[in-house]
Amino acid sequence: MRFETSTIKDIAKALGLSTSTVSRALRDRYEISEETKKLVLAYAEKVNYRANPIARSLKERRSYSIGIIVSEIANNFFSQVINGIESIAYDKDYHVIISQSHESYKQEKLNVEHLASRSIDGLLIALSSETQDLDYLRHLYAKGLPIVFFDRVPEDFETHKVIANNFKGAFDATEHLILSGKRTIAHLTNSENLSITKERLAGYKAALIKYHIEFRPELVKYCQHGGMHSAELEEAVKELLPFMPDGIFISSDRLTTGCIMALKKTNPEVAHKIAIAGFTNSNLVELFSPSLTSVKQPAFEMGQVATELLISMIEAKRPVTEFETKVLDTELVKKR
Amino acid sequence: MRFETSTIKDIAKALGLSTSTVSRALRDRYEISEETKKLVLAYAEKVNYRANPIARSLKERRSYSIGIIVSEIANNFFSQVINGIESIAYDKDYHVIISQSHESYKQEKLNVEHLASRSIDGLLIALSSETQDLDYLRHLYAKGLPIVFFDRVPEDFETHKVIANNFKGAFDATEHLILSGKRTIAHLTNSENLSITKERLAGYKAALIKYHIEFRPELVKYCQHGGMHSAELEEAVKELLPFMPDGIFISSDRLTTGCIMALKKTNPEVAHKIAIAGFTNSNLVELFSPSLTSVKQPAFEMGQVATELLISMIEAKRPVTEFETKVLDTELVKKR
DNA sequence: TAAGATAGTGCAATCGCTTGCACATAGAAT
DNA sequence: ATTCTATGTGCAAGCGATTGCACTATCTTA
Repeated sequence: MRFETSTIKDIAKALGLSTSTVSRALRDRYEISEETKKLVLAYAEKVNYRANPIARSLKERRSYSIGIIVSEIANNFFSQVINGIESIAYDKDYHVIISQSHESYKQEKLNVEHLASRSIDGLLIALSSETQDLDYLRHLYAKGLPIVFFDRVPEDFETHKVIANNFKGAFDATEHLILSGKRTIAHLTNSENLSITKERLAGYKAALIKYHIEFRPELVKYCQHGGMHSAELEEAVKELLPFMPDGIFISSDRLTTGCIMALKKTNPEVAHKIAIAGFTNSNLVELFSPSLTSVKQPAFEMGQVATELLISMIEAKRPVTEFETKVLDTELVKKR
Repeated sequence: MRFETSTIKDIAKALGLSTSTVSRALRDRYEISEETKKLVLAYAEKVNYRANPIARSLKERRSYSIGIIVSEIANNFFSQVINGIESIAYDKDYHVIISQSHESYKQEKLNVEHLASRSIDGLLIALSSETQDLDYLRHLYAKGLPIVFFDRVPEDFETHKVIANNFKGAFDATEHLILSGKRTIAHLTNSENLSITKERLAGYKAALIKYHIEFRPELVKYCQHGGMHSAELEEAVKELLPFMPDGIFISSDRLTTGCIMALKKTNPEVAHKIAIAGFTNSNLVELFSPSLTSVKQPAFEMGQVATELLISMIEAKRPVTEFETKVLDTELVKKR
C-alpha cells in the first residue's frame, strides 16, 4: 500500500535493536534470547505490525500464494472447487488468486503468465475448452513452477492430476436413461479437445454397448465453446431434434442448463418429453422444470485434493518425480 | 517465482549498459536515445523479458491491482459484478484479486487486511451481512486506500458507492404481486444491518401503502445469515406459512432460490399457490418451477461503474473530496 | 578559445525483509 | 591465565526495479 505502516526498521529503532534481530525474533529463530523475543513480539503487537508480503516475496522469491485458473467462476462446479481449494490453502497459510479464462486460450495464457510473474508458488488449472497448445505451461513447469491439473487435464503432461470418474459418471447417466426405457439417446458435449469430453463419450458408448444399442455418431454434438455462446447451443439442439431422441446425455454444467433452456425456448412442446441426464453441479436442479437426472462431481473435494497435491509439490525438498492421477467418484442424482 | 527469469540486470550486462539505462529505455523515457531504446526493446523482446511486478510494487508502493470482496462468487449476482469489474480493470491495465467473505465479518476483515498488505491500489467491496463495525475499513481508508462500495453499502462512510435502485426494484416487484391480485404479501429478507435490506423493505412498504394494504410486521422475516444456512431459511418459511400469504417478496438472490427450495421441500402442495417475486440474477430462472417474477440487478454494469470510480480515485492527483452514489435501475422480469 | 547548454548514460540509494558471517561477551575447560 | 564453546546481536549484501543526481561527451555561442 502506498500509505505508511510500521516496518521492521521502525521496531528496531524503537527498541534499540538491529533489523536482523527483530526479523529473527519475529520468525522465532533459535539464536534470539527468549527475553528479546518477548520484547519484540510485544512491541510488534502494540504497533500492529504486519510484515510486508511484497518485500518478503521479493527476498524469498516465493509468495505463499497459489494461482487458480478456471473457465468461469459463475459456473457452480468451479466455484465449489474454489471453495475446496480455499479450505485447504488457508489452513496451510497460502492465499489464492483466482483468474478466469472464459474458455479462451489467449486469456488463459495471459492470466497464467501474469500469475507466474507475480511469484505464485504453484498453479491449479482446469484447461479452457480452446486450449490445445500447452507449451507455455510446459515452459513454466520446466522452470520450476509446480502445476496440478484438475477436471480438464491434458494427457501428455507429467504431473499430478485430479479428475472425476468421468467414464463411470457418463456410463451411469446413460444407463439410467436406458433403464427408464429410452433408446434414442443423443449426446451433447463439449469441445473435442477436452479430456472430460473423451472420457464421458467413452462412458456413454460403453453403456450403449452394454445394452446392445447402436452407437450413432450423428447423435453426438460437440460445442466448441462449451455453451458460452447460446447460438452454438441452439444450433446443436436444432440439429439433434430431427433424429427424435427420447433422451439426451449432456456432458457439462453449462451445456446441461443451456440445453434445457434452448429446448424450452425453441421446442417447448417436446421439452418435457425428452429425458435429460447431464453433468451439473448446480444446487438449483431441484427447481428445474423439466426436471432432470444429474451427475454431480465432488467439486469441493476435488479442490481439496488438488490443493493438497500442489502444496506437497511446493514444499517438497527434492523434485517430485512420482505423479498421481486421483479419480473421484461422481454421484448420480435421479430425476424425481 | 523461484525459477530464474531474465532481469533488467541481465539485459544491462548483455548490452553493456547500466540497469538504469535499461529501465528508462523500457519505460520509454525521454532521456534515452531512440537508438538505445530500440536496442533494449529488441533484446528484451528476444529474451522474453517481463518486469518483476513484485519488485516494482515494492519500489513504487503500488501494485496495479485492485482487491474485490464479495460474500461468495457462487452467487450469480456477484460473479456478474466481477465480470464487469474485470472488463474495465483489464482495459486499464489493472489486475484483480478476488476474495470471499462467506458472509462472515471475521473473514471479511482478514481478507481485506491481507489484500491491503499486498499493496492493492484500491478496494471494491460489498459488505458481508454480519458486518457492523467498519472501523478497520475507515482506518485503511484514512491511510490512503481508495475504497468504493457496491451493492451493500454503509450509510456513514464518505466515498463513492454504486447501488441498484433497491427501493424501486422492491416497489415494482411488490406492486406486481398486488396487481396480480395478491393481498397477503410476506417479505423475506436479509440481515437488518444491510443497506439493501432497508431500502428494499421501504420499497415493499411503499407499494403496500399505495394500494392501501396494511403493513403487517409479522409478515416480514429477516435471515441473519442471508440464507447461508438452509435451516434458518426453512425456519423462516415455516413461521410465515401460518399467516397464509398468497405472495412473497424476497429480497436477495440466495434467499429467493432458497425459499422456493424450502417451500417445495416442506410444503409442496402450497408451493405452486404462492406467487413469488424476488431479487435474483440467476440466469436459470427460466427453468424454475414454480416460476417466479424476478428483479434483476444490472450486475455487470455495477461492476463497471464501481471500477471506473475506483480507478479515478486511484489515479487522482489530489485527494478526492466529492463523492457520488450511483444508482442503477433494476429490471423486473415478470413470471411467464 | 573558453564557457555554457544539451543529450545520453551511469552511480548509488531506496523500497522492506532475510540471512551468512563476523563479532562480542561470558562461562567452561585446559 | 589462556583457549574454547556457547549464546546473542549486528553488519551488510541482496532480491529487481526506479530515479535523483552526477558525469562525460558533443555542440553552441559569445
